[in-house]
Amino acid sequence: MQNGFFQTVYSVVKRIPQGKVATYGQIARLCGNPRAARQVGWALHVNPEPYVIPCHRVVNRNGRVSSAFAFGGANVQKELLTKEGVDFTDEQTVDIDKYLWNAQSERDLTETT
DNA sequence: CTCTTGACGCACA
DNA sequence: GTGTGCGCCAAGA
Repeated sequence: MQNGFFQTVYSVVKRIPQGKVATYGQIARLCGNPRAARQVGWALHVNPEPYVIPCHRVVNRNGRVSSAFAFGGANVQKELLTKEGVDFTDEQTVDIDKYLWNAQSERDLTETT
């Protein structure tokens, strides 16, 4: 893989299980740069492979969705998450406190052996 | 090369 | 809970 920080982000994002959401900070931390939450957003901004990368499962620390969603808009993101079983506490906010993806699950997925 | 902006996070008032 | 400031890293002008 491209020895790039973004590739790591994409890998993590694509491993987010359906019906759950992850935060930029969480992903940033998993990829090794807990301070690079902005780059996580940037990585999804360039979104090289829409729909391949479930960026709609990626929300900010408050569970607030993005207003510049690559798939079409925050509205689409809300629809997708709702279909996956994620409940919204507000028009643009998901119940991240309950649907937040557990990094430990990530280990189970990345656990090749 | 330098300055500004940005799908963020956290601290402080 | 909301508004403002600082930090981190990368890209665009």
